[in-house]
This record gives sequence, C-alpha cells and structure tokens, in this order.
Amino acid sequence: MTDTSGSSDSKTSASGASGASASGTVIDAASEAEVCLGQKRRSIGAQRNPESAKAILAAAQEVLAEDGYKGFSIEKVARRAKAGKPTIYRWWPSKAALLLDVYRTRKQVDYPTTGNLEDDLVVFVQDVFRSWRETETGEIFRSMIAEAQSDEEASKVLSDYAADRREAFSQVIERAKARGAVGSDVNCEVTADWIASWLWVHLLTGRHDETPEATRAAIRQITQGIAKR
Amino acid sequence: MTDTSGSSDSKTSASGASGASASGTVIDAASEAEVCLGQKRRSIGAQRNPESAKAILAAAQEVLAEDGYKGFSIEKVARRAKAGKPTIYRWWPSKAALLLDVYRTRKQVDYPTTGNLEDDLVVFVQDVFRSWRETETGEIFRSMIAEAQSDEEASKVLSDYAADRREAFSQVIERAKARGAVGSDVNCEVTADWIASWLWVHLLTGRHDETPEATRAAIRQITQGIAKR
DNA sequence: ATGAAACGAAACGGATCGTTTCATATATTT
DNA sequence: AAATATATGAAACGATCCGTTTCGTTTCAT
Repeated sequence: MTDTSGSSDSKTSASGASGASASGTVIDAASEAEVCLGQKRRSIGAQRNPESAKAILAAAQEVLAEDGYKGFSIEKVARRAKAGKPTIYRWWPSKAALLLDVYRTRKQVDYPTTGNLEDDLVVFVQDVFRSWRETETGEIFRSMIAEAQSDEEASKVLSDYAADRREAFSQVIERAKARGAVGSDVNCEVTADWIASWLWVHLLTGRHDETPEATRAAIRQITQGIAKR
Repeated sequence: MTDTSGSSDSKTSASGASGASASGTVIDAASEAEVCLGQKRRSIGAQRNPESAKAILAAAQEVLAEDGYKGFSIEKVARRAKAGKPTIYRWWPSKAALLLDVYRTRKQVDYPTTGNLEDDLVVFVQDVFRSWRETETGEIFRSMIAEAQSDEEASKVLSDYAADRREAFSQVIERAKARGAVGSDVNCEVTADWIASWLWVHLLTGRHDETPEATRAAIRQITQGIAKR
C-alpha cells in the first residue's frame, strides 16, 4: 500500500497537454500531438479524455522517479493512475513512447549569459549536475539512454534531443565568438559536440558529484583551447 | 529452425578461460575467477566443466552479435550452446553477469605511436569506429551501456572499463607532453576524459560513420587546444 | 432519454528470467 | 571392474511483464 492517493494534482502536468481548462470534448489536434508520440494509434478520430492521459503521465513520472528504470512497468503506472492498461495503450503505442513523453516533460535548464564563456559554462554544467542529483531528471535520461539501445524510436528521439542540446551549446559559443572571445576560425558546433558528449558521459557513469573545481578545470581546457590568441 | 548447428567451434573462444588444453578436472581458481564474475554462486567448492562455460560464452557472443541486445536471452544462449539453463546459472549469477563476460572477451585496440599526437588520435578513433561497424564490439558495448543503467554491477564494471580507457588515453597524451608537443601545464587526464566521452557518445548515438575529415576537425580542436604555444 | 464512445477491471497469450526437479552420463573412488 | 558421487541437459515451474482482447459501466453530446 504505497499508493499515495491524491497525488495526481496539478503539480506535475507541466508541458504535456497544457492545462487549457479541459472542458471541451473535441481535443485540439495540436495538444494531442504534443502529448502522444505514437503514430500507430488504432482509433484515430476518436475523442478521448485528456485527464486520463495527464494522470497517466504524472503517474509515470512518479513511478520512474521512485522505482527507477528497472522498476518501471506499464502495470505499475496503470495501478498508480487508477487507469486501465488499454487506456495507456490508447494514448501511447508502447512503453518506450510513454517514457519518451515523460522525458519530454522535463524542466529545461536555461543558459546563463554573464559575458564570460568559461563562467557561463561552469555555472550551467554545475546546474545540470544539481538537477540530476536533486530531481528525477537524471533517472529519466538514464532510462532513455537504456531504451534507446534497443528501441529505434527512442533512439531517434534521443538523437534529436542531443542535436538540440548541441545546437544550444553551439549558439552560446557562437555568441562568445561574436564578442571576440573565441577564435574566428573555431567551429562552434564541434566544440558544442565535445561539451555535450562530456555531459552525457558524466550522466551515464554517475559522475554528477564532481566538484566545481574539477568542472572548471575541464571546461577551462576547452575554453582556453578555442580562445582567441 | 534457425538452429545453425555446428557453429560453436573454436573461432570465438578468445580470452575468457584461456585455452590451456583443458584436460584436467580440477579447475585452477584463477582461470575460474577470470571467467565468472558472480560472487553469489551456490555450490562453491564444486568442480565444474570449463568446456561448458566456454561454449556458453561463445554462444552468448554469437547471439548478441546476431540478435542484438533486445534479442539476447538466456534461453537462446542455452539452445545455441546445447547447454541447460541451470548450467549457465551455475557459472554466472545473472544475465547481466554473462553480458559482462562477453564484453570482457572483446578485442583490445592498440594505440598507434607515430610521434604526431593528432595523427595518432585520428587513426585510433577511426579504428575504433571501424571495429564498431565491422564487428560485434559496438553492439556489445551498447548492451553494456543499457544494462549499466539498471544493473549496479554492470555499472561498476563499465565505469572501471571507462577509467581504464581514460588512463590509456592519458598516457598517450602524457608521452606527447614528454616530447614537448603538449603544454607542460596541461592536465592529461582531463584531456583523456574529453576524448573518451566524445567516443562513448559517438557509440551510443550511432555516429560511427563519421568521415575522417570530421574526425580530424574534432580531434584538431583538442590537440590545438592543449598544444604548447 | 438515447446512443456512441471511452473508461476501469480483469483476463489472456506470449515471452523471459531465475529456480527446481529428475533422469542420465561421466568421472572419481574403492 | 563395480559403486558412488557429481555435473549435466531437458523439462517444467512460478513469477513478472508486455501488449491485446473482452466486458460491463460511466460519461457526455445530441
């Protein structure tokens, strides 16, 4: 009886189906597409209850956070959400797809811009480490990484996400380049790839307790390497 | 009926229990410890047949190479090795432990030393990419990565391996430093960490088809960054 | 009020893991 | 050489989970 009833309030339904008062019956296709990643749904034009999907997504987040990837099962999610398994499969075509949506509801970490590239990167990286330690974010991404090794769709989405992160990094470095802090011959996308890779590996080897000093030493090697000279 | 009988010859039994003519009955404890990672075996002092373990390990390699991580099951391995499942569990305590041993029998890639750090690294990285494309090495490591996200022991072994690779990289860079090609203030372990991370991510995002030019551009950013100036 | 649609609960078929049982084959011992 | 001990393969088991199907009920628009 670890069933903490009354847990699926409004606290976790952040991005999924944006809480647009949910009174109408016909679901607007955009929000539905935002929630459900599954292309191979059976009943296409049917109207379904978005509240169910929200409760399921919230329950999935909780199960993943509490039991981890290994303990994550559709049946647990259904029990927790007081939903039937068929309802879950009406919204998501597979376990991987549900995991994918859980990962999509993560909180985005913003990039700081103090004007000093090294400082910005250190702050950002430490922030990411903290979010891995203090929230379920790390667990979610670890699950995604594991799933992506055998699920084609998960692999694609994860690759897209990784490309997205690289692009964000790239823009931060590009701005530093525009300030003249980075050599004009530097390929920012390559640098972003280095940093993003370094972050990923820190996640999947559990090294999110690195000291700020160690982080700075590592970042400095990159920033000094690309600095204008 | 996909049972390709006559496949478990001598071709894959490489490192595991090093093929020391295996005629004696009492197993030498060292080779046994080398093969079996499991500490929680039931029958401790019992003498077992090393041939069974070798056949199982070879079959496991083949199943993993052919069916991938998702298709890898103990039952398939048992069928292929013409062994019983209990025999597998007499040698390895879990599926993860067996996977761990499969990964341990990988072929090591040697590090070249032409005297030019950038060239050496490019050649090495391209070599790793090729081994991922042309052998089962990549699939094995992808399995290990997935397994490590939920199995504590696999995680530990993978971390140890990663540390080992970082150390090897570090020594290559240290030698370049001794040649005066790398700045004396450069922390070689940090550099090794960057390179190793970059390689890992290329594996788990399936980017092992990168062109030599792209590889060189990426490597150059690191080598130029740490170069003596 | 009526009917269509989604719902929760339950059960199913299929697959896998890790364990247990059992008869057989092999190796050691006497 | 015969007897004993031990590991083995085959088979079955309980448990878990996925994804599907069925069924009776609730909800909502017309």
